[in-house]
Amino acid sequence: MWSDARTIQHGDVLIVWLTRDLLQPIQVTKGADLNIRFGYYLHDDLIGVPYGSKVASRNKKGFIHVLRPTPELWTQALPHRTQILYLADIAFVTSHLDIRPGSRVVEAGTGSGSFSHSVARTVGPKGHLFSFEFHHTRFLKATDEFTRHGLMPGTVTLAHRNVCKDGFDPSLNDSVDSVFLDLPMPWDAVPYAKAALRKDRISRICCFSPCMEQVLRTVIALNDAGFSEITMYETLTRPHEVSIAPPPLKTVQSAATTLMQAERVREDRRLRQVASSTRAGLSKKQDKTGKSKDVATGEEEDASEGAKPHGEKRKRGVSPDAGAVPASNASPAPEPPKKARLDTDGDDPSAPTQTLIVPSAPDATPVPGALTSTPGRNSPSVAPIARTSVSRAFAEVRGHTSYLTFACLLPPVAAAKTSLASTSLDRSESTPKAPEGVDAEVAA
Amino acid sequence: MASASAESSSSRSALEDSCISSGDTVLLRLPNGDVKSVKITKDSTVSLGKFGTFLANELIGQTFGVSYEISDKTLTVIPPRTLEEVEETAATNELIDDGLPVQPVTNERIQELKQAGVHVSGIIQKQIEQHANYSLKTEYSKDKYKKRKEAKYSKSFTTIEPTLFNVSEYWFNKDQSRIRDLRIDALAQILNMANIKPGGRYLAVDDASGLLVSGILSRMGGQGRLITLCDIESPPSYPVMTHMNFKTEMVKSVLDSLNWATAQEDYEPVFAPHDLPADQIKSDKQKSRLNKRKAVSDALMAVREDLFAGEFDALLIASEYDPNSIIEALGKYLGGSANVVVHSPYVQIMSDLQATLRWSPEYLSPALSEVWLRKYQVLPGRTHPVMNMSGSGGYILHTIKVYDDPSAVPVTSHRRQQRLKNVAAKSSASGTPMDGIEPPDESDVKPGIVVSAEDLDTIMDAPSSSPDE
RNA sequence: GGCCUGGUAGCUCAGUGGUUAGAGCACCAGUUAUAUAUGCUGAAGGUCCCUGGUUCAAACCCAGGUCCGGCCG
Repeated sequence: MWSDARTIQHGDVLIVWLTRDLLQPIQVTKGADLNIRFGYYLHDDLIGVPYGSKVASRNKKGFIHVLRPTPELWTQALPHRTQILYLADIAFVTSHLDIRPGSRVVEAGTGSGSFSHSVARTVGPKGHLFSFEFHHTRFLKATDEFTRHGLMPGTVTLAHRNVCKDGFDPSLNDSVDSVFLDLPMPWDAVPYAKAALRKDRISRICCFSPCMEQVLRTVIALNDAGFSEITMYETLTRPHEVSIAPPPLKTVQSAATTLMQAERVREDRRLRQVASSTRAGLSKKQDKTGKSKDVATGEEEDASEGAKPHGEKRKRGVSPDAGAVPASNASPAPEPPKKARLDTDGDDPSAPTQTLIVPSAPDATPVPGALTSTPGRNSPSVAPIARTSVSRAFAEVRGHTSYLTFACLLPPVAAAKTSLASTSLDRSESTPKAPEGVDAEVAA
Repeated sequence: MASASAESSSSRSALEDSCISSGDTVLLRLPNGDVKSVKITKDSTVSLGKFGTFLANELIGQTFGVSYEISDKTLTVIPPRTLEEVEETAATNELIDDGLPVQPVTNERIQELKQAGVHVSGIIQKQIEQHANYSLKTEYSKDKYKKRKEAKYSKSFTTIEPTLFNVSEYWFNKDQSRIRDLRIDALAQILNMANIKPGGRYLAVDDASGLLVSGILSRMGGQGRLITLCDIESPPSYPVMTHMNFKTEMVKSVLDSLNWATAQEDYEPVFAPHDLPADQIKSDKQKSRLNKRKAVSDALMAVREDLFAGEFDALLIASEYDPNSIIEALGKYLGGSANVVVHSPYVQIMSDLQATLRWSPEYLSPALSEVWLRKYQVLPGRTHPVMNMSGSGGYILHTIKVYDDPSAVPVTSHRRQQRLKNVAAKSSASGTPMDGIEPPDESDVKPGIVVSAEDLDTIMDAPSSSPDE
């Protein structure tokens, strides 16, 4: 299954990592090229490169990472022919079914092969996966894919078969360790699954269904077929977003300060405007052209002290406050605006000096961006990396997971060592009758 | 398509039979739902407290998952519990009050019945018969009542197969903190993310009582290499492994441990064990002791060599130590495209780690996630969630070791480039502040400043504090 | 000619770990005036280009068309 060599060879399948959300599988072919948003690459240039390398584009614009395929990467990169299973479900099913090296596993249907690849990896060469797909085109595509990935012949056997109608291959009977059913009507396949499962020890089944109604029907079918320990789970992973410079909680005191200073700034400006307007009014009487001159002066004042910092406040990026302040020194009321700005910045958490996180690429420092989500807040012009980082679950969790219904099949009691078998013999039959519960024993 | 049987693969599973052997540590589920761990040794007696006592030999050779009833120290196999359809009735709890004496069978009387050898079911039946309100209960409620009584008086248990899932669940319920909140769904994801498979080479740091190591070993099938790092002088005990009942030779062939000192490349043993001249060895006893010491030392050196040879396929961490310090110490032994998976119960630690690693050119796209699990009670007509275990299973960080190419230049999206070009073109054309066009970023492009297209990349990557401020 | 991105609010946009139902601007309303220039507060604004197909009864699905753009020859 895929290459174990340190370097990339002709014919290898590899995963080209473009972005977190964009992974592209390619089969390395001499003479072929890869022309994508992130640059231009010749397959020939990849041959001999160690897996895991960052490779720069031939035109020096962009780069890619060439990764060794794993089932987990494959799940993210594979071409979808159907809806697929993702890591959380795959991992949970694998562990609950106790799939491990050497296991013989049955899967239906194959779908896009996301689960198949993961199981094939886990059972290894000593185990085996029997996969069944009833859709002919998908069966052919999966056959091609598994073959190219070195799973067939070998670890995987793929059959074109409707297991709900025709069951699994009879030659599998009593031989597999676990069964996984990803079918719209798994209950139809449950009796066949029971036939395939080995009876000399505990064996397990999982049915994967998006709807509760399916689950309830499946549970009844499993119970009727003699499965026990029926449990049901739902699992998923919540990706977290990490911010380096978290928005702090503002205090009401800072709000009060800001408001008071804003008021003062406003009043100062008003007085200046009044004065300016008065002058304008005077000069207007004297000279028509004088008016425009004075108005222009008023504009300058605004731009130099008031408008710019306030306008900045809404914009992302770095505040040019430092530049603005000296300019405003020349204007009649320099102090208040400056103070207001500094105080507002005062409760910014980026200021603390203790620094644990040292970016290895300082010129890529992205900290201001972390603050862009808080309009009205200004980022410091020098952006030290804050001491703390915070994480938050993404609000949106990808997809609704399905319900995972599990059950165990125990060896028929007759096969186990018993010292008293009178009540147990029923269990060796395929269809258990009413349970041997309290009622039955009370009647006795 | 050829039938499955046409394949050359063996038609038998390679998995061992799951039978209980003498020496195994076996988990038993008791009637009240508790799980008890017992050591099964030939000819010994196992006590389950009020649930009874039995001879260990009764269990040896038995397959896992079977339920037994205890009577007179011997075991009787009982069939597994199946689900019962319950009939809907019109009953409600409208007329049922709590706190009134409705069930007259006293504890003394129950003890008498027990002494007289009456079967559990008989005792329960008696309680039901004399229960004043029993007939008022709904069928669901009656069912639950009987189950509760059974859990109290029944002398029975079920053996639990030591799968990773079951052992993990046992430990999680027993003491979540000793396994550092490493719940089974998290562990399962970690093992998959790390791409554990037979024949692989893995590094692990396990301060989770060996649960992580148990998981890795269970996925290696006795092939490959696992080196664990610990902070003690003696080999780590990893108590969880006891419940997995691994075969000793399998573990020996795969697993070795170093501590943080012996894993240092410049480590020198304080006492070199083999520098004692032969003529100074006085007794056979001393000689054998020295030989043993040399063997241990040689083994240690071999493990060190193996570690230093590098090219490991994955590094797994569930540790109380700073994960970043571990990655710094061991990262150099990872091969390209190796997986690094870290688990921690503390999201703060993980977000700090992510915040650090994301700037490292050696580690690709560190992703932090939280595991989420919900279990349902499945009973006909009574299916509902029983547990919602979000947050309690810890957090996982996954990243991939990569080889950097410092010459690589990131490509910005062409749309952004285009935008910048447009801005630059306009500003250079007019030479005035751009009316109606907002500059993309104050630090990027100043109004009225002519910016050449080549400079744009530089501007974009420049630190936020432009020199002209 | 080939390969590959993008298309969402009136406008402009959302970056190879920097949140694509989220914004900014414009617009509108409220508020602030000795004052049509400022500020503050808020509201409104969405066929996520079109068409078709497909997945289990959960899309990180697919194809064709269209426009914009990038790269290779």
